[in-house]
Amino acid sequence: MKSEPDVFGIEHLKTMPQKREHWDGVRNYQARNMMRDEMKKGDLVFFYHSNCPEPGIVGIMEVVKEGYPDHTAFDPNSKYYDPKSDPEDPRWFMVDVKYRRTLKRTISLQDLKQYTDELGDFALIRKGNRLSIMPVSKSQWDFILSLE
DNA sequence: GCCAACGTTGGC
DNA sequence: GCCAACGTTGGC
Repeated sequence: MKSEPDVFGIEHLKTMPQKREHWDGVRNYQARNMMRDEMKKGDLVFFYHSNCPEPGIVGIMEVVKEGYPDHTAFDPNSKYYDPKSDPEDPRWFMVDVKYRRTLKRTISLQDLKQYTDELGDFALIRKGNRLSIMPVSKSQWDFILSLE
């Protein structure tokens, strides 16, 4: 899962009560579908810092609550307000995540791009990718952690 | 700050 | 349903 460290980085998550937070504000259908349908309690997730001096994977978190409606879509005062999301039929979903640990070093996008063979068809290193939540296979997960 | 890539919107 | 215009993302 990507986030901009200036807005909400792993240090923010770490200092939240119980070190957990809801992942609100995702307004992309592919990412929404993953949170609504696929991410399960106990799943581990890489925390990726985007739009910053060193974009890359900085830590690990865990899904602690499965997909449920993103209430910020109903709030006209929220910057994530979406009048087209009806509380009776919510358009946007989120999960809750909990901080697990920070990696010993940032595994940068630049690093990851060197391992196209090992990572195969990994969404993160595909050109032009903008998806903010993307699947990681077991083998990709293990390989990435081996770089730590 | 630039700009390529991509998603969404809306006129037709 | 097509597609041009526009907005956003995110690396650099």
